[in-house]
Amino acid sequence: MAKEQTAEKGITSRAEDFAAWYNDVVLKAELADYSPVRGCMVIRPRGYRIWELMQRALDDLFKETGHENAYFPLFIPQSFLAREAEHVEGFSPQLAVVTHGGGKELEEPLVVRPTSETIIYAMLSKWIQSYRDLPVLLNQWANVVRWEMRTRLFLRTTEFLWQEGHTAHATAEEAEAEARTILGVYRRFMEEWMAMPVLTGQKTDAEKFAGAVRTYSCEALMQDNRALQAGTSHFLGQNFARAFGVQFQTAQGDMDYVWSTSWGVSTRLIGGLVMTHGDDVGLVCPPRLAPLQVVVVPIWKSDTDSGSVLEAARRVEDALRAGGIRVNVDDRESMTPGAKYYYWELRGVPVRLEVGPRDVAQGQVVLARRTGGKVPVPVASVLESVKAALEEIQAELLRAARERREANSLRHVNRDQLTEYMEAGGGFAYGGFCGSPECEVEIKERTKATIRVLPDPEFRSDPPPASCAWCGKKAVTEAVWARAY
RNA sequence: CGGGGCGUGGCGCAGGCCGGUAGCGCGCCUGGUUUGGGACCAGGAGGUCGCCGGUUCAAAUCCGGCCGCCCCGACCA
Repeated sequence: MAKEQTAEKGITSRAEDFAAWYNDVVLKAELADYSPVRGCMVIRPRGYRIWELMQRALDDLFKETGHENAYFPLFIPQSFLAREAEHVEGFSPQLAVVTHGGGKELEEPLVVRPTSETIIYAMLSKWIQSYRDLPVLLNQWANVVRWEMRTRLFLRTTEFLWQEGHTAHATAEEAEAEARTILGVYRRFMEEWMAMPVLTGQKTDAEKFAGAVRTYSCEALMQDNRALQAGTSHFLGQNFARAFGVQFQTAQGDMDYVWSTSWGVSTRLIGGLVMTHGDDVGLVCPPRLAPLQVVVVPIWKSDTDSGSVLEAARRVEDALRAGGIRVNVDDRESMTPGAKYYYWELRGVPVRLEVGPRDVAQGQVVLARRTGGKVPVPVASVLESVKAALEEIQAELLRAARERREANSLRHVNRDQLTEYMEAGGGFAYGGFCGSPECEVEIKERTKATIRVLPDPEFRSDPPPASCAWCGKKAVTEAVWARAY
């Protein structure tokens, strides 16, 4: 509680205590707050706006790839979960169960969805008869509940918001392709909108989704060198189809079970955004997801100035807004310009425009970037200047994050290096893996690092590692280890 | 569940050992002067000291019990 603060009005520095820094940023930038219910959070307007912008971008990408939104119920009959053996085993400890309704005990308890595979496949079994009904490409935006032991704002809360895609296909190849397509969509969103670079690859059996044949993942590296699983896409094979009897008649007239996928990203991404770009001043929001992209701060020395300055600020605001920029004039009179700078920097606004009497006289405004640097720009071309600055900031954030990740990656690790690297604070450690669960478990116990992914080809090392980083036997694949959130 | 920390105006904290009826900074409200990197002056509002019980003439303070929150670990998007 009594955490040393960098300044009276400031936040804990990252170097001093990263977890405290994260909480400070989330709370003080007003993204979220703790709720009266343990483990649950309130997403405040500033945080929810980021989520809305994420939703819009992702939803467009899903639609472009042929998906449709639908909505399935929050409550799922308890027996549904039990139908898929691994699935029930994986989720049972995390379920919230409703036993009473309308003042009476229910005949069958209802679980609050931890994910919706079961109820969706129960419905698909009704809707799908023929190969002509396939593929089914669904997505839903929803809340889910998982009773976590330990929670953290955005990163892990009892209830969270996400999207879950569920698709059914006639062939394994098509379902596999779907799972990979979505992984690419996620990666594109994370890099192009969030400016958060990710490694993609496959999860080991120990790390995969309960009920999946294969799980693919996007993994990002946070500033404290811990990995964040940012999005997952699962090839479910026929596991759920068999459990729920989702059969279709093929063109040849045979009966077969559908091949399916599921995939999701959640409000956890907001936590990833904070921990990828934030600094000791506060939030740094990538322009494409910034609730407010530009704040205009008027500066005046006398009443005679204030009229013309405010008028100039309004004209700039109008011009930018007409150009599609999310902008506001901070015309509060009770706060000095300097105080407003700190206020908006904490909240992550990428660009600030300062407008004072001198600027008005010279037909200019001062453009200050959240990432550093101030330059005067002509009012006449302010929209172009702002657009260019926002694009540059967006690109710069991605580049900086990618550089940081590479600077905190180590290739071709052996046993000692892996151990030392994780003890020294870690990052992504690439090395050979023999594929044995024994090595995987032992590494986790000794180093607290888990295999984040078996990386996709473009992330693999050249030359490929020949032997297992741990046991030294022949490597069957390359793996990337990290301590994770 | 184990380990650590903490509950006192909205926020951050002091007071607690040595019981005597609550204070500081920030914020907030009113008025005025201000405004190119966290303004200043004056006045003002705001607290069942986490909860329950005990000791005492008297409890924020001492004793017992309980509750909650945060951080670290076991579980996980």
